[in-house]
Amino acid sequence: MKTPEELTELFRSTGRKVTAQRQCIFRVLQGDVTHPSAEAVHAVASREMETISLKTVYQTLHDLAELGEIVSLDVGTGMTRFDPNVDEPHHHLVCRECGRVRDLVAAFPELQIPRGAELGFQVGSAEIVFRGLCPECQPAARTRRVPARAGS
Amino acid sequence: MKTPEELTELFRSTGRKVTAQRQCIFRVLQGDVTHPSAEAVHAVASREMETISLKTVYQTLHDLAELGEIVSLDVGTGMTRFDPNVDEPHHHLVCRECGRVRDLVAAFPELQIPRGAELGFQVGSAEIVFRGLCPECQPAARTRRVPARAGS
DNA sequence: AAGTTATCTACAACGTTTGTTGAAAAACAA
DNA sequence: TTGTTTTTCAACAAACGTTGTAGATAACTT
Repeated sequence: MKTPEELTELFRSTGRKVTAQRQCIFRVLQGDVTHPSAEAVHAVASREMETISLKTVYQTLHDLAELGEIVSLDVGTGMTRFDPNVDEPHHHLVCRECGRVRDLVAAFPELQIPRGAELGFQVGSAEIVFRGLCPECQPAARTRRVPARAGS
Repeated sequence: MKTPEELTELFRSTGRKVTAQRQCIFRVLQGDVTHPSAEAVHAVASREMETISLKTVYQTLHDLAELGEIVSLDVGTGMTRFDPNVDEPHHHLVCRECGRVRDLVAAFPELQIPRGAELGFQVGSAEIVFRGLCPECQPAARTRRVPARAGS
C-alpha cells in the first residue's frame, strides 16, 4: 500500500474526494500487519474520529481494493479481512483458534497442476492458506514443520 | 462420506436419532461433487420433502461435519460450502465468475515453509484455492497452465 | 466566496446463519 | 404393540456482517 500522502494524490487523480475520514483510514491501515476486518479498522479509526461510520470504512476499503492498494481476503473467519501488503507476494497463516492472520512471505514456484486435473478450468491464481495455532494460542507444545498434506 | 446406510448406523451409535429428514439429506449429499451450500442442499431435499426446514439442513450438516463425514469450506463465495469428499486428499478450483467449486485431486509435496517464515505458528494443514474460470464461464480461450504466483 | 459534486452519517434492509419454542417423531422397554 | 423418555422437527425471530437509501455536509472548481 502507498503512503497516506500518495493515496491522497491517487484518490484525487481518480476523481475521488479526499476527506478527513479517508485519510484517517489511510493512516490506520498504514503498516498494519494484522489483516483487520472492517469492524477492526472502524474501531481504531473511531479512537481518532468518534463519529466515523462503519459504512464509510467499508466504502473506503472497497475504493482502496478497487485501486489495488489493499486486497480483501476471505480466510474463513466469518468476515472479510483486508491486507495492505500488496507489493510482496505472499500467502497466509491463519490461527484456527483466534482467527489471527499473518503473512507468510514465500514463493512456491512449483505449483504445477497435473495435466487433466484442472477439469477444464482456466486457472489464474493460487492462494495457499496454512492453518494452525498462533504463538498465543499454543498450549505448551513446540513448533514443528508440516508435510504438504492436502487441506480440507 | 459414508453411504446413507452407514451414516444411519453412525448417527445411532453416536446417540443421534435418525429421522427421515436426515436420511434425505444423506442421500442428497451422496455423490454430490458440486460443493453445495446449505441452501442448495435444502433446495434439492425440498423436492423430496416439501416441508423440510433450512434449519434442519444446517443442523444435519453440522452434525456430519462434527463426525468428519463432510467438510465445511469457505472459499469466498459468500456462503459456506460443504464437501462430502473427505477420503481423497485434494484442493479446490473456484470459478471467479459463477462460484462453482470443483475438487483438484493432487498432492503438492513441495509446500515446505522456509525456516522462520512460520512466525511461531504451529501449522497443521495447508489448503490451496485455485481461482479462475470454469469451462462454462470461459469466453473462447483455451486452457493454460499457471505459474505459482502468490495469491491475494 | 459560491456552486457543483461527491461523500458523510444515520438508519433500515439484505442474505446467511443461529437461537428459541411447542409439537412431533424416534428409540427403548415392557 | 403400547407407553415413556428424549431428541429432533418446523416455524419464527434474531444475530451477524454487509450493503442500500436519504438528506445533510463537506470537498473541489471558478
